[in-house]
Amino acid sequence: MIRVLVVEDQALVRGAIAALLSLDPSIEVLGEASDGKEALRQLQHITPDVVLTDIEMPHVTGLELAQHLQQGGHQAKVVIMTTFSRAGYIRRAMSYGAKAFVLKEAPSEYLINTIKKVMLGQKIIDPELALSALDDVDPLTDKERKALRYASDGLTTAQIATSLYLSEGTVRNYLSEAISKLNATNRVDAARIAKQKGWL
Amino acid sequence: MIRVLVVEDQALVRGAIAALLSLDPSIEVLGEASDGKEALRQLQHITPDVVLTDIEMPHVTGLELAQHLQQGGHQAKVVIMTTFSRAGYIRRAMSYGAKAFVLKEAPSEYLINTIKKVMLGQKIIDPELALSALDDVDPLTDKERKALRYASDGLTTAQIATSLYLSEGTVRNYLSEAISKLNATNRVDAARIAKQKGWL
DNA sequence: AAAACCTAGTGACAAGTGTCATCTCCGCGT
DNA sequence: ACGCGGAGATGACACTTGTCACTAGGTTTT
Repeated sequence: MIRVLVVEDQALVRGAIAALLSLDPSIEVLGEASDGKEALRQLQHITPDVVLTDIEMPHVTGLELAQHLQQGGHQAKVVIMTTFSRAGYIRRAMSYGAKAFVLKEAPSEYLINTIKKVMLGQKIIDPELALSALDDVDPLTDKERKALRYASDGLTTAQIATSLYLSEGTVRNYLSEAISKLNATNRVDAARIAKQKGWL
Repeated sequence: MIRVLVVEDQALVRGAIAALLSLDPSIEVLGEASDGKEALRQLQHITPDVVLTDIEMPHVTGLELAQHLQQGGHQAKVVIMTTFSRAGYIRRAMSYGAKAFVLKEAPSEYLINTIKKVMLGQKIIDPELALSALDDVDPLTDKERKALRYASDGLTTAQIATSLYLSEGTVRNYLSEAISKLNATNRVDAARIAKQKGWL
């Protein structure tokens, strides 16, 4: 019996995935959590074989959850679920010891198969992803990323400077660098590109 | 037996929801479609009691699907599923004859209950939503909306002007109007606000 | 037919943004 | 001690964006 913890913020989707998994006789859903923080809390009391988690969640993301489990030497195998447009996360996910990366665009049987194969010790990456992950390394520095994130919310240079405790000129330099690295035409374009690659 | 067609672009989520629904003995999943276009094709051959659809999908969205069904005099009851952040769509959904509006943030039992109540002739709107939908009417004109959409992709004023066959000055006037109507500080901020309200 | 509107455009100005060369510190290695 | 490189800042300049008042040609209203 494979014991699974399902971590996903949208309750409807979470419940549906739990239902899907429990249709398989060899899988048992041990629990559900609405974000990484809640998952960590539950993991103090239960010991699932597999932690199946989404990436984009409030408070603690799926990547941070994977990182915590790796650092804590937890034995549960982590399977990451996400959308194709956020495929850029795959590299970080793998470095945090995730065992599999499944697209939400993939058919549902694929998820079940993946969980079973992971239990056999295999690492599974959706083939569509394996390709796109090989090129494309995140070129942004931490400061550039932060500035870009604020810019994509519509903050002005001055507001970003205040938020980051930097001078206005420095922020403009960072954004200029980011725009040039991403081959964008302006900050908005740059933010769009970075978001799409999963670098924001 | 309530016969349901599930429409949702992410295959994993679609399969999971189908699994969830089929766990209930009074519900039968007649088919699955990956977008509105595919759903319309299937509806030529099958006659479900309920069409359960997501909103944001490629090609034909859930709202457009609802509109088509209403215009074609189709008897299937439409239940819309979406995330809280896109709650602004509720008004348009209702005007297209949708019978219910369910949040993906709601617990999964809620979806089942809603489908059953809709079959009894009730209209169901998630209470959290009913409130937020009452105020807030979309103040944007069609041109303003289009210009803002391009702006949020990082296009420059000149590029937007070319795309819309307008002069640069006119585009700037439209964007300026939109910014002021939405109490935003710039085009990016305006786009963010409009997106959050479901007006983009 | 005059008045009221709507869509589009213009011109001018202020403010914000993008680029680049250059400067100052400060920590680091040898 | 010396040079090197990174982080942050500065100033200058061109270009883009936001605002506003005003114009010109069409439709509707009345």
